[in-house]
Amino acid sequence: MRYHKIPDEAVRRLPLYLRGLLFSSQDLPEKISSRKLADFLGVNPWQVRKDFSYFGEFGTPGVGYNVEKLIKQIKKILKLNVSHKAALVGVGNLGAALLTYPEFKIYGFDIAAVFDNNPKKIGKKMANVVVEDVSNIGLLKKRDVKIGIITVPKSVAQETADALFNAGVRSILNFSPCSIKAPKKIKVVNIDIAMDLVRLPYYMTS
Amino acid sequence: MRYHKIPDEAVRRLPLYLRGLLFSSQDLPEKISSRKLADFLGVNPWQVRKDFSYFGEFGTPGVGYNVEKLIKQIKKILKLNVSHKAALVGVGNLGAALLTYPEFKIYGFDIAAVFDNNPKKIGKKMANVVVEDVSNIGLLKKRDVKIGIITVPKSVAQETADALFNAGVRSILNFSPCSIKAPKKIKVVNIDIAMDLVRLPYYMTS
DNA sequence: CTATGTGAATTTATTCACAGCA
DNA sequence: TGCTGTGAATAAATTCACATAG
Repeated sequence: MRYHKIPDEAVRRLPLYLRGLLFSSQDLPEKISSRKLADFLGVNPWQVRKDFSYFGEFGTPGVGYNVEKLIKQIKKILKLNVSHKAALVGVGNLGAALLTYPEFKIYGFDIAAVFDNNPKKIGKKMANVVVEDVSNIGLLKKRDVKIGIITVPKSVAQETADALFNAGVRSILNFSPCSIKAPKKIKVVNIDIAMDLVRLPYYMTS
Repeated sequence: MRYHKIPDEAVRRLPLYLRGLLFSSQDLPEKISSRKLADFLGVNPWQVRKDFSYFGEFGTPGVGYNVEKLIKQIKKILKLNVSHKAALVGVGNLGAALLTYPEFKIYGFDIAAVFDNNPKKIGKKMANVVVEDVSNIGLLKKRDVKIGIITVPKSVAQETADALFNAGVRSILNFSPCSIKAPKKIKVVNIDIAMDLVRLPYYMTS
């Protein structure tokens, strides 16, 4: 492997390769070729090989990739070899759904803190976590939570994000339909479900 | 405007511009410059101008863009000048949350049909829609539903998609953590929340 | 003979820089 | 002067093609 700036797009695809490997490993043999993996995921074999090559040489020419080893290597690259605590703010319908979202723990994520501003919800136990008042977000500092999940209305999204940054949170998954301003060292990933739905009609030939 | 193949990325950003315009129109004047709009959205002014230029000439040199007119034009490009019916399959936690997701109707989307395979849910009314048996998906043919939202477990995601295609659905928003195989004329947008969460640790410098 | 890893070629997207209109 | 629209320049990502290893 030579030096290469790693394309963002390759980083975005890496989790998909991991997902494919985890979900296919029961019916697949010990080894897998880039072609088979690519077919399974609906991408091109050379894309798979190129993406892996940014991070190292994981395969054996003439043979393919050792599935178990490849899973370990991708997990290590993505820093999923350790578990991560996340805090979720805003237990509306979407927030509550995410609390029980089963895929998170597969990858080692644990929603260890939940906040809301609704007195009726504060103190209640949801998915085995007691809902705390948003004014206590600052207390996260002592609790080793570096990931924040924002599912609050957009009117309070920025202040929620700011409170999380101040509490030492270093990356954000934002479901509020607005752009969050954050310090450069903070990684923000925005998911706006409506934005994805909205572009479907464009592609439908009438 | 000369002929240009429109970049997919520009189409992906168009809804974001629309969102920004809709949410800012109350405090912004009649006209807006590409710089102000770009600042508000956290992108570059020349990106905004270039993206618009793929679709036409919407602005006035020296002045800027007429906000109201721009909103109308983007809506027309995205085919949001008419409303769209969608069918949602799988009323688990996530599916139920989406049923009441308020952003959908802002853009003219209406979840007009809901399906599940759980007898306890079939016949129940949720968010003003009666849950139907998945075996009735075929009946969508007569009901002018062209958009499908899949929130079923991955084990039945592909068969759900196939049923939707057969019922005349032409685009899919897929929340199941797997890749859906679809005819080329069908547009599939995949959202896997876990995939977005999973890449946060990569960007966190330890 | 098979399948990887990777430079090189190609395609796609972003950014620049400025002509031209209000 | 201010701001758009857009070719041209640059950057980034994808695809190809093949040398090389098992």
